[in-house]
Amino acid sequence: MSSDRLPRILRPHRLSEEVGAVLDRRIRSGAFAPGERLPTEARLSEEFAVSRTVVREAIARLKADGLVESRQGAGAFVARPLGAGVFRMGSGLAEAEGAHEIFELRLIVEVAAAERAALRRTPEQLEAMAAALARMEVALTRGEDGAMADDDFHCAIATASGNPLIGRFVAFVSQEFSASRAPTWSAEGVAGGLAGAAQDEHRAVFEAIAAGDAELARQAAQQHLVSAAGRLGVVVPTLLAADLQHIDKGMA
Amino acid sequence: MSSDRLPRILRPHRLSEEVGAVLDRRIRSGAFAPGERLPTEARLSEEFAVSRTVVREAIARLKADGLVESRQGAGAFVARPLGAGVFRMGSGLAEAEGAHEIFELRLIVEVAAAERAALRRTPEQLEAMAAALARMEVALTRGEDGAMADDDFHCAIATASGNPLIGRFVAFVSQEFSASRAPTWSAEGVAGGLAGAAQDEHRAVFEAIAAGDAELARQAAQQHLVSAAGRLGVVVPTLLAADLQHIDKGMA
DNA sequence: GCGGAGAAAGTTGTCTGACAAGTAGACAAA
DNA sequence: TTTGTCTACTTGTCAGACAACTTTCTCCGC
Repeated sequence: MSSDRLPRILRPHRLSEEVGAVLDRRIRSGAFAPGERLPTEARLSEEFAVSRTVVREAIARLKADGLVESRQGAGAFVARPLGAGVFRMGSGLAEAEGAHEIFELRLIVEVAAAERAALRRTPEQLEAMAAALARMEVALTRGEDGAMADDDFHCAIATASGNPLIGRFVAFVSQEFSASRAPTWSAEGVAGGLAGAAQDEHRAVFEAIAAGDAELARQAAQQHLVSAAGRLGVVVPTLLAADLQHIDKGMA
Repeated sequence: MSSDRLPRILRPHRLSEEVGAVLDRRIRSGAFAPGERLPTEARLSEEFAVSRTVVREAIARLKADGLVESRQGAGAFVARPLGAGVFRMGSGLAEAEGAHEIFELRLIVEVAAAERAALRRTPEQLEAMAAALARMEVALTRGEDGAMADDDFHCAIATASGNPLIGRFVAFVSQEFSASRAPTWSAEGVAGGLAGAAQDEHRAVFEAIAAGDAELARQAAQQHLVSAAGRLGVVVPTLLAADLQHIDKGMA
């Protein structure tokens, strides 16, 4: 059960979103085959009992997602390579993905990023990491919130991987956890030593990257992310075979 | 103001797309700060000399991308966590990411997927992999196109990772290469032994997963993806430190 | 009968005007 | 100062119209 963010209680009734969600489901479920033509806007507006304006805005979202392509005069068609274009966490439908699944993907990419950062980082990028680390250090001693610096630290590592795509992806994934980082950096988290533990792990990752030791960076990053997940109450399967099968059995 | 005249797109002129692209750029470039209110629809329609309908559709895309949130009666605002919501390859702007960068991300995730699939795959999932492998085998002997079976094989592994998010992400990333898979499975590729080499690598990955050997699966998957990149003329940096720094130097 | 030109119908793209729903700031009253 | 109301403004939705374009069908010449 994913912890919903703040303004999720009130859901402003928006017709175009509802229509868009229905069409999204129909397309992904295969009710409309790839390449097939959608009903006309007039027909859809009739079916949903809304104006064509609403239908058009709904379809505009599907086009933005790469699910639909439209040709003036011909109609709107389900994209041939279905589901192309964008990748979103919530999958659009039910929030099927749990926190531990998002965290595992994050772990995979961030560990790889740390590994590469150890080998490719420029002095400037190392400096950016050090700056974020220092900001967390300050926040820790003053008992302030270092969540943003925490975020920056992770993104700095991803950027230092030398692959801008990895940088963007880490920034994207970590945003899913921007709210979840709070427990570590809350007043209780800092007092209880959670933030201190996280900072120790951060230092280990940083030193490994600074030393250019890819294997050590990999281990330190993995250790940090698994621990971070634990601080959030999320169980992330590690890479160890024995542990993995054990955890899997436990989760199933 | 900023007279960024819309770049002539090859596609049929679509006003809402052009307006959306301009607003997209302005937001990402920071011309509109996160949390800041956008100009009203009436004002934008005046500035771009288009109707409010066009402006609304452009903003609908930005809302779908999570760049903008709108509140009836209040206005449209730049999302506070900027760029949230979706992850797209082309970044929306210029196609900055090169093939080797996309391939590296793909390699990271698919290798991890194979590793996990070796430990978690169910008999049914193993069967799905075997089926895709067999279809490629048939295509190979008959000289037919096995690109789709190739795709299915990779996706089957990702699905067997036990993390649906990984499955979806691999499907997403591999779609970027759906066109690029052609060289391997073209008539020349099959005759020239490219498809045969790929199939040997596929078998190695499959057998490692079937045997439940995570480390072997990891190595086989990495070997396959690096070779596959080579067949497309893409240089993917491997994980070896010496190689990495060498390649980086060569690419820079 | 067959092929091609052209008309006709249908569909998306855009424009215009209007009203409902909701918000924020000003202002008056307690 | 606080509270309630009012007003101007903004987004959401509706309806109708026309332009641009595609597809289909008809009709004509052969």
